[in-house]
Amino acid sequence: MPERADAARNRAKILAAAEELFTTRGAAEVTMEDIAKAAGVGRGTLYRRYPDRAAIAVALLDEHERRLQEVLLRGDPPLGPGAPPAERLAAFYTAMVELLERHAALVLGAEVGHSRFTTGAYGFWRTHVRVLAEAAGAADPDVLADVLLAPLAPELFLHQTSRGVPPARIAATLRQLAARLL
Amino acid sequence: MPERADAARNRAKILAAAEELFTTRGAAEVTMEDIAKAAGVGRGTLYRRYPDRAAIAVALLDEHERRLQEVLLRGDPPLGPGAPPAERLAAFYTAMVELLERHAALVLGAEVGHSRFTTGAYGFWRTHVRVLAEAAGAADPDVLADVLLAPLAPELFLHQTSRGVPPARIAATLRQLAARLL
DNA sequence: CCTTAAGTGGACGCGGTGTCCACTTAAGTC
DNA sequence: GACTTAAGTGGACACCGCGTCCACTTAAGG
Repeated sequence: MPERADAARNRAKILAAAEELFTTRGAAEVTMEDIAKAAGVGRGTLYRRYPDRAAIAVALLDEHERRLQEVLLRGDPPLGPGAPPAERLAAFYTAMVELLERHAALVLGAEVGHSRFTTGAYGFWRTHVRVLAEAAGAADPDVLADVLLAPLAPELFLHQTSRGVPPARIAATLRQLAARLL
Repeated sequence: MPERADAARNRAKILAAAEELFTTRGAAEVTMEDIAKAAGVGRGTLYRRYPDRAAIAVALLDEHERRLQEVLLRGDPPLGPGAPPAERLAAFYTAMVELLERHAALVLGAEVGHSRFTTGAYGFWRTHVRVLAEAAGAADPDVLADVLLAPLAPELFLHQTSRGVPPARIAATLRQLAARLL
């Protein structure tokens, strides 16, 4: 059964309104009611599809993340398979910083603290990095994967950029880290 | 003007009750009202000193953190000054993992997401690590300091241990990281 | 049309937050 | 040891956001 026409219309309105609010105000300052009102929709309609803010942010991010995941699995080196692990990790860092830069507010909305690690996306990044660490012969790839992903925490990224650090410098530092560790 | 006797008594009761609640239930599941009731004081009394949960957790952590900070500044090598940067960083990682292990619930209560970076403690750790990075001739010590501290995020630590990873393995991985980077 | 089931939206109850202020009590003064 | 006063106390209160629930609306197939 396909989605009903009015439902599809409202979903589009909700996502558009949420993206607007997230990026202008920051995810923490947006309530469910705000989104409903901005979308011209009742609270019940909002909750029908999205149980909380995180779900909306995840939906907004889905497309962008999926694209990167696709490239990691089947794209050209060094992002995709074929290049040595250290170079693949460096390319991954570069891509992730760019993704953070463009969608930091959304990522922050989707991953409130602890919940960060339980999203499907984190699991994907984690597996990818662990495989790279294994290929490079790391001692404890399982733990190292989490450690390598830690500097990409959205809270940290926002803190650094708000202190005036340009994303390019962050990416450069991470690339050096990749070169030294794998 | 010194603190009044009844005020001091209540402060002790509040801190004791809060520590008990934080460690048994986890910081997220504790409300201000819970703490007030457990301490046998009114809400107003609680808010007089501590505007929110974070302030209480910070007060509880203060002593432990201060002790480590003291050792970093004036203790024996390798934790204190004198040893090469890589070894000092490795020792710092070991000490921090131990601190997390003992007080993870408190740290989590004190540093809810973004607020982590605005506490005085984070600033101290950051300065310490930046100095080590500088001494080791790192390209961008300012950014590297944040990157090196990222794996110590309490949310990550709790996620790893709840997945069954023993703290010793985390510490070991971090020590290797220190050896390779500085 | 008519039916029906998905979709809608706002009223509602709940729980936590932070404030406010009338009362209490510690501690200095004579 | 009564008196004063200012810090300290605690609970009532208003507010806000969350999530649910259900009577109503509307799309879409027969």
